[in-house]
Amino acid sequence: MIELLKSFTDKFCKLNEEELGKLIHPFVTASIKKKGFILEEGVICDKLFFITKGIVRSYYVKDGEEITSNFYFAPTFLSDVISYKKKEPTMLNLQFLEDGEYLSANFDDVVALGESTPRITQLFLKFYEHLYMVGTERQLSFIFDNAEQRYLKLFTERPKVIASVPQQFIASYLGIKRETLSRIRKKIVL
Amino acid sequence: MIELLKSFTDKFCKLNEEELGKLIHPFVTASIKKKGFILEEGVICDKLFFITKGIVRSYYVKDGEEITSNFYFAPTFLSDVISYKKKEPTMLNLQFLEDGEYLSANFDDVVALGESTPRITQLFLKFYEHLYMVGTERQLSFIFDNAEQRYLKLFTERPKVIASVPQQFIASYLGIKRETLSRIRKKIVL
DNA sequence: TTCATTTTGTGACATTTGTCAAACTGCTAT
DNA sequence: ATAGCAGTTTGACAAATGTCACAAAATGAA
Repeated sequence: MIELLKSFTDKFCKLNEEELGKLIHPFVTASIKKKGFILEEGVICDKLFFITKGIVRSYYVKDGEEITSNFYFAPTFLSDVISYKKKEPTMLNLQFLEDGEYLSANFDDVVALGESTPRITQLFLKFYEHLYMVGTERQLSFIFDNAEQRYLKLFTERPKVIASVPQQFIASYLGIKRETLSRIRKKIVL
Repeated sequence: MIELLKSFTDKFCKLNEEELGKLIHPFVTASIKKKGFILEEGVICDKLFFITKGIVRSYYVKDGEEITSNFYFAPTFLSDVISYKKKEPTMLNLQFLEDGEYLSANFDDVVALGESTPRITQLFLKFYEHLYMVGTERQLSFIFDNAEQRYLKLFTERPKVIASVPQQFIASYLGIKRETLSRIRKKIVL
């Protein structure tokens, strides 16, 4: 478990054994079935999750329609930062696409570790930087690229998504209808 | 000048006088004419700017076409975090829309201040959080909303943009052509 | 397996947005 | 004032994507 955490955090900030121990301390483990939720619309998100096994889909519901905002593959941190920071009910749903396992902690408790362990604040800084960069690149893709180009980009940059996620979810992640994605796929293989 | 910096940083993290003094130390002032650039495509961005007067438009060029990614009103920090972090040439252009003034510092120097002044790291953490949240909300707007709804949202949430930026730039910020924006506006006033 | 359910694909047509060319508007510098 | 220019609007048509209805294929539970 702690190796998994280390393999993830090392990408942002190298923590020594003591720091890792402190970081993992507030977390408790849980396992969850396919289609299970770790966060549902309407509650205020005060948790930080660390996905240790499985794939999570995040989605919003607009006019009865599910709009996938992202896919998260273990190992990774996961939360609704907007709901957590604003203390407002989330509009986000976090659902496992397959049986999985995760750690869960009170977000405040983890942030508070930064007081005595500056490298944990550093870690969060780097992690937010990363979120910001990835988010910016996705934004640009919506402006620069058409649906087909966005699909091809996903194909080359995140092949695991194409391989392991139902097309209907990929379509809404790309901002198009499933029929349109189906036609794009048909066009590409020709 | 330091009051302007304080008014901005206070939104993220309250710094005392000493901390503010340290923060401002690496910066030098500059003034700039309308249409002047503080960053141009192709260079590696190693600067952090603090806009003290004026409006900056950020844009990319794709197939000879300018695609506006955002507008920045004084007072605010501004940089290309992606180019800075990756040490790769930026694709971004930062251009003043009117005569303005700004501070400029070596980004590394400012980050280094965090070593001895943890609240400056805190400030950056909060600032990235903010960037992430704003970015996420814009992403969602591209998925949830059509062009007209995005325009109306901009109208209510950032009226200063509507009031002070040429429509052609607003159009590309919304991800549509100027003609389309013109038609949306016509439709709305009816 | 078999059957029911979920997921994906297809056709016909509607809507939204883009493209191009031209006209219009209003500012700004002489 | 006015000539020139940057910015905006309009019309006609094209291309991309959405909508709806249904068929085909894949998946999963008994």
